[in-house]
Amino acid sequence: MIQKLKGTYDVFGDLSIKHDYVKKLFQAVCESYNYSYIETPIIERSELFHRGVGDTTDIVKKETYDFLDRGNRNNTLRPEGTAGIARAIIENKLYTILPQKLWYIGSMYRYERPQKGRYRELRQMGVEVYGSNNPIIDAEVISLGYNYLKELGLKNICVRINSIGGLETRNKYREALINHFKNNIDEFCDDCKERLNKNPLRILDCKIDNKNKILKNAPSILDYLNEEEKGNFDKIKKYLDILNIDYIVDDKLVRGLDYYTNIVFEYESNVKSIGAIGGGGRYDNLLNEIGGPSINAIGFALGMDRIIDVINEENITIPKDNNLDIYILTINESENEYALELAQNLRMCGYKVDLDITGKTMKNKFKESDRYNSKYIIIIGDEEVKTNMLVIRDNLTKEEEKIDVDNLIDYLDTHI
RNA sequence: GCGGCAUUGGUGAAGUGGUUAACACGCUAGUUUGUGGCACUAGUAUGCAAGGGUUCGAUUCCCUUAUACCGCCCCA
Repeated sequence: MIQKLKGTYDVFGDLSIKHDYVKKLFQAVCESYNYSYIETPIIERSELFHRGVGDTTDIVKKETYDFLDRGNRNNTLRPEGTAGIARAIIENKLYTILPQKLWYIGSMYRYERPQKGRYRELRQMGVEVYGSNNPIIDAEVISLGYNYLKELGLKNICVRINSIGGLETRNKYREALINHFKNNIDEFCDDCKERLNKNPLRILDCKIDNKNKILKNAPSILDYLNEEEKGNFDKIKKYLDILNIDYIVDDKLVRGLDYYTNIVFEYESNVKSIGAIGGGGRYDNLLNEIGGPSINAIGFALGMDRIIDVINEENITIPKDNNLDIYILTINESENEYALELAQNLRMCGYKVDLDITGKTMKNKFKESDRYNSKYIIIIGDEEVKTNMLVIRDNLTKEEEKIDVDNLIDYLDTHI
């Protein structure tokens, strides 16, 4: 048997209802904030990701799906959404009209060891805003994601925010961190020893050493922000207060890649095994890094798979409106043509209609109508065909009425 | 990439080195060929992830592979 690839899964049944709901609600929320939809290719030139995300981490080389195409070009399946959109902004010169408020949804690919909530093909949705450094936009972006998660019904969503300043600030802070840790680095785990010179910010969210006093007393990046950076951060916090966003400042929050500047944030559920379900920040240098003009940018991405996990974990009910309006069943095969035509007409009128096409017993035809949760059942036998009087049954009350086929639409319009 | 643990039907699962792999749900059919969802009856894995090995004999033991999950790494 041919099996699915490691870290991928099929979406059908209940899961597809959830996926559909999660996507549609995200679209609705984004539209209510006046964001437009953007879709970029899943496959891009490798340089886009290998350059755009920076090289202090080796994740990109290790964990992307890279391959040569038939023309010997290096291609990569996108591991995230931001770089492709940034490329599209530059290539299509979308920056001539600013700001651009965009949302996206799609599959990303990462060559990782799968676990729960962690797949090789993962689905993400997110937003990107180009061309504004106004803290109001920062607050808007954060609140969009927050409100979406709230509206989904997730309980106890919390936003952790931090500001990691600009390049200059971060270099100063980096030095301060190295100085702070270097005399006691022996107390830390082997990974942290590695990190000390490579990426000392990463020590801050080490899982092994997170109870270490030296780590707890580490200098805070917030003390290294310059006046402007500090002012911006304060404004963002103020706006978040106005917007009633439940956030906490976490000066140990550092995002994985080094293209972030100033505000960074993460959305967190209170389901322990799942934790962070998305995150983002500002990346004012990204466009420039991949060969475009210097344009401010901010965005976030949410992991759809993890959102679904939280929905399952917290038993959140998905309002589903995929029930059938009418199920038409025939008693004899000779009525099928009549039923077919009726179904067609009702569908043209906008009703969700299905009909029995099997030669099953009456019992099974009824069962099938139940499986689809049909609101009404229309029963057609030879008598109905002759007289054009249909039996319509309310599947909730089980009451039946005989009505003329010409009055059917009127009947349905008033009842559904 | 490393370590651990697991894999029995459509689903939830019980079970054993030895003739027919329990039970439940579901599904199919009948009692009931113009009205079901209840009830009763019957059917429903030629096979226990795949391949190989040990054995008189393996679903049960061993190896390899695949996949899931947990931890590490990492988390754009």
